[in-house]
Amino acid sequence: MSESNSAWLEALRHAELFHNLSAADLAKIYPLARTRQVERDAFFFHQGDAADLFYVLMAGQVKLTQLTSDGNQQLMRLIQPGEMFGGIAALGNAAYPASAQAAQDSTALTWHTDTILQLMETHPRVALNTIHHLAQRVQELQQRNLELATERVERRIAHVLLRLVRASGRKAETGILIDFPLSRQDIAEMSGTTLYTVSRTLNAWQQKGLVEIGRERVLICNPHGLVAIAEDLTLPPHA
Amino acid sequence: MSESNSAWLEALRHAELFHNLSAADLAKIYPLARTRQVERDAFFFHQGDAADLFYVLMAGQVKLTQLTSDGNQQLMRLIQPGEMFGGIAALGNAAYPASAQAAQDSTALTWHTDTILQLMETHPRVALNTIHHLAQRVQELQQRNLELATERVERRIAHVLLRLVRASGRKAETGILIDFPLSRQDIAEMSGTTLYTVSRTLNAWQQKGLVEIGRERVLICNPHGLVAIAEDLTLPPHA
DNA sequence: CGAACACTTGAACCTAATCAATGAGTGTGG
DNA sequence: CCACACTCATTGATTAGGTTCAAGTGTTCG
Repeated sequence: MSESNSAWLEALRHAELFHNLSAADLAKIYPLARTRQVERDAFFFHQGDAADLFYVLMAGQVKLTQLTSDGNQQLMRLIQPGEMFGGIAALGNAAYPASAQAAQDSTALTWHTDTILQLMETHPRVALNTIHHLAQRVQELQQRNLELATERVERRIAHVLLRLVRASGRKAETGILIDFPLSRQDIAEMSGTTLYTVSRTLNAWQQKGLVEIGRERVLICNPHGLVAIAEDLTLPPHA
Repeated sequence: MSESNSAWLEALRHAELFHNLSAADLAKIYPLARTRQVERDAFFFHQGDAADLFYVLMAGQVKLTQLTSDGNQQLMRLIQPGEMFGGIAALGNAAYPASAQAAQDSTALTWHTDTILQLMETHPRVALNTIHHLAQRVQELQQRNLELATERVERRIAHVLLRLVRASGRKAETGILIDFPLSRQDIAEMSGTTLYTVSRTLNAWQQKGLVEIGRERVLICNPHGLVAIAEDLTLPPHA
């Protein structure tokens, strides 16, 4: 495994958490991690588990979902390689506030929370990177809050798709493909609506040529048009 | 002003940002701050302003509000003495994502963002405190997100009131008073609904003896009953 | 005392949830 | 390789929860 070993060391350098760290520091930090592999649909951790590990995804894709007391679910975040997860609990709380399920066979590096906290004291860079990341998270969450509180369903769905494009968009022939297998239910959970409304909305958009949809697949053909919906740019009626 | 000078130095020790700092460090950090006073209804900063200052409230109360492109508003956070604000922008972004308006005559200490970032490098404790604070913020925001996405209005309002109780509750004769002048409109903005629905809901609750309401005033008489609504504990019908 | 502001209440309307039934795509095992 | 089961998705009908609009009632303050 020495091959993937050095490859991951290189990948770590690009992880948000370890930006601008010296090679020497990285070489010290890397051995403190353990590798954890998980198959498609299996869980890294469940909501409510004691939060003792801090994760950085190396390969695969992970869904972070939160469950309400009354059985409702929300899809909170999609994790791509290089991103950290399980951090909120590790840095503050005792238990994970969400579940992490692999959308593909996935591999992550893990550190004990104690280890991470120590690292932050000895390497201010790591702490600052974390702060930067958290500040961004807070801002994005506030944005979503505002949307959920004030916007109509259609605009919320548009915002969700645009966010997905930014996070996991992959250029394709006729547009930008969302490179993540998402059911209508998943999109509904991210937009705070039902799968029925998502289905209707996406079909309406397909009629207008904005998107092209399939089973667990969304291709954005006209991003500009979606932005217009998201930002409520009332198109001037061509009288 | 030497009197209030030392008083504030003492107050700083209790600010979340400076927990567990030595008196010596605090004595070094304090002189780097400038004092900023603002009258009731005036603004510390407006949404979109260049974010060069980092605030810690010393006296008074501050409302943080965010404006949508279509003129809608949301009341995001109520700041009490000892809390920091304006930090997200200072730590990540270039512009404040919200406006900070004084609900009472207020005084805050301010640091330049550069100064704060430097402090974090030299004093890991400050960075860790910030991380802790941000992690909590993220978690609370996720909670609110979940509520907005999945819960009915009545439960959302209940959650908002309970959160207010936790943040600014003051024991009174017949219950717990929310120690912040909030109009129905304000509560509506925090719950993602309209002032009409808030008015109706609060009146219904008053009928049931759960709360006692007045002009910009809410007194919670039966917190337990509110929790039951918030958590949807379907009371067993006394057949 | 009058004006501005916060709040209440009723009625009409509408968005989106809910319920129900059907259709399409995927995978598995005989 | 086809049939069956399963999951995902579409679509129509109905309904309810909440918004919106409109009118009117307190309260506070200059």
